[in-house]
Amino acid sequence: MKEIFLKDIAEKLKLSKTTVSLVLNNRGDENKISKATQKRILDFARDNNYKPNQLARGLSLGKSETIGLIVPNISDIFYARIAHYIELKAKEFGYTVVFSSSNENAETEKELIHSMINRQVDGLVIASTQCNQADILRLKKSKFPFVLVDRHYPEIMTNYVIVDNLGGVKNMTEHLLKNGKKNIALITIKSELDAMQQRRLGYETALRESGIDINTNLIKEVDRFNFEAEIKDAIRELTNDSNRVDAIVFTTHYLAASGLRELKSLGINVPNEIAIISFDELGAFDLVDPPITSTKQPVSDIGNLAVEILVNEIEKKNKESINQQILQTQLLVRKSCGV
Amino acid sequence: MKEIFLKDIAEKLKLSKTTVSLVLNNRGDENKISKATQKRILDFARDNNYKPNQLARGLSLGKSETIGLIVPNISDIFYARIAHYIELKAKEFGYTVVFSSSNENAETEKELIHSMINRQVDGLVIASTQCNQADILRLKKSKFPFVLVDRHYPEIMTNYVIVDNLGGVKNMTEHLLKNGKKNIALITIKSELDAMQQRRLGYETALRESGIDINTNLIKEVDRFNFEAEIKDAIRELTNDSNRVDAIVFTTHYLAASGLRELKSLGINVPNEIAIISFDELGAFDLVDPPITSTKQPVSDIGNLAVEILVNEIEKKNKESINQQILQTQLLVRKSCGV
DNA sequence: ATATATTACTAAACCGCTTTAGTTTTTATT
DNA sequence: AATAAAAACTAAAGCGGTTTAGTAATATAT
Repeated sequence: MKEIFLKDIAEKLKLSKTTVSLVLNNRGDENKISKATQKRILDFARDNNYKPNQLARGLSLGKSETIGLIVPNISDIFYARIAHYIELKAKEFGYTVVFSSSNENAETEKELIHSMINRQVDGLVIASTQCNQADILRLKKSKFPFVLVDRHYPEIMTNYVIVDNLGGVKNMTEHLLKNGKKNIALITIKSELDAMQQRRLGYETALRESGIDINTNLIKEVDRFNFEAEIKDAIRELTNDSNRVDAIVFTTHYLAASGLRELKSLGINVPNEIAIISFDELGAFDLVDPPITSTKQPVSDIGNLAVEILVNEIEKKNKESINQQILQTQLLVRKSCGV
Repeated sequence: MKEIFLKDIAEKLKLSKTTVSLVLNNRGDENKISKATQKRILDFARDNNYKPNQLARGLSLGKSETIGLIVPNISDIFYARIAHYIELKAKEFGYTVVFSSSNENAETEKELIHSMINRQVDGLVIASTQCNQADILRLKKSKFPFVLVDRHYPEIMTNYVIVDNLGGVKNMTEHLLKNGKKNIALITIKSELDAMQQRRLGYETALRESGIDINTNLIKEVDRFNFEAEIKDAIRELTNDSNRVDAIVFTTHYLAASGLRELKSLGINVPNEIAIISFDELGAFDLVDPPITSTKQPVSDIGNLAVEILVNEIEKKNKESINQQILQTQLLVRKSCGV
């Protein structure tokens, strides 16, 4: 059983390619193709397992019913889950998803954007690396449909779906304060990313509103590519006998995991000696010793909304309108901040 | 700056599309295009940021320099990590990866295979759902390049990269025996998947070789879509006072997490009362209380080998040869089996 | 001086599909 | 009977590339 093309169907049935194409695209009625002919075509196509060549179709149509997804790293469970929901939602709308990871590299991200556009994706969902304003701006100017998720550029008016990073971390910090913590540190990623800045701001805001001065010695920014080593140093400094903190806020899950690992190896009891709290979580955070209190992001909402906004834009239901969504996070109180 | 096509370059430079195409595909020299002309074309293309339309190119060439990846679920960290390594390796070879999840649904998998082929992917990497022999067989007959990962069909001669599931679980079970466990249960997924059968066989083999009769009451198979509830029941049965087990082997990470959750809620001490051990792991298994002894799969090797085998097949360096790789796992001894 | 090669290109077909602008045949209208 | 309208199709161009089979102009060999 070899591959069969539109032309083959036309020849076998002694019809034109036009007729066959029309019918197979469900436009037989509006083009007054007789029911009988329609049935012949449909039956023949089904029996011979005809599938149109999507490249040819895309080339001709100028669109591909595909949306591109660019994430920093698909092996990060957070992005993997977003990818999953995006895929499910996209499928509902009849779109296929093509994904790629930028590996936190702006240059790679740029290439991916172009490569995907050249593959005629109809729109893009991008969780951008830090510092790729230029390409996002160019994308916007070109009027290509896209929506940013998780990370956005506040200076550029784009569609986006993000979470309330400031509010989330403020909430976390307040939770610690409520539990009587006085000397709260922050361990975060060194980054220009607005998301990270907002998280830091959330921490600072909570302290300030409680009348606590911000001690920059308690704010540790680690390099995303070398965080394991740098967290060790950070933890050591924060647990100096002279000025030991009683709580640490981690701005992302893998920092919390790494930090806890180090605290344990130093023999420091969590939460009795030091409480910890994490923005975002890993699969088994509830099983960890102690179960880690963490902020849960609405992953499925992020994915669903992103697709809805993008598809709307692609199909130009609402032209020129910009859709920006800031979703709330949820604090899951477990044991790592004391009981 | 609007989009520019091959035709535009040809017109501006007063050359033919042929010449421009040849030069841009690095075939200028072999086609005796003068150096001067080549430079003009290359410069113009660069300055105007020309990028070929990949659909047109793919249609014309009959290939797309793209490989398709089908996994059961991209939000499973195991597949997400495989996807990551596949992407990295594919990039080395100049291929882009298009991924999709079958969500453990054979029908979806079938559609994805066709949809990807219609999008002219040059080859497929598939972590197949259970029970999709028919489509894999058809794929093989069609001589389309593909390689199975993680899951394979022993009855079909295909390329694959899998791990030694039997050996891995046998090893785990022996580890428990060595630690003095007598009454070892197995909690696994109900599935025809060879991978799961092999894991069960690994458990049984270890017991048998130690002269222990297999008690099928100690083997619990849970439904993959309802495992949380079913694991609760399974754990309750296995921890009946009358015949309480002293160890449980879990054949995959999320079963272990779920099982531990239930053991904890029953107030059963792990490992003192019951030891547990897991095939494959979640990000924070070393931080869990107790740290879970688990079998680590060589994820990067799986991804790398799969791509190498596939690209070889696509580029027909070794024609007709079948490449089957069975990789070894590694036991990470932590605390959940006693010290 | 003529035939042959070589150099530096190009016209046009093709990949498989969609779509515009018809055409032909039948039916209805006056 | 002539004309208009409707029904049921189709030829050919086009999407943006690649490639085959050339051509024209110049250089080399005999």
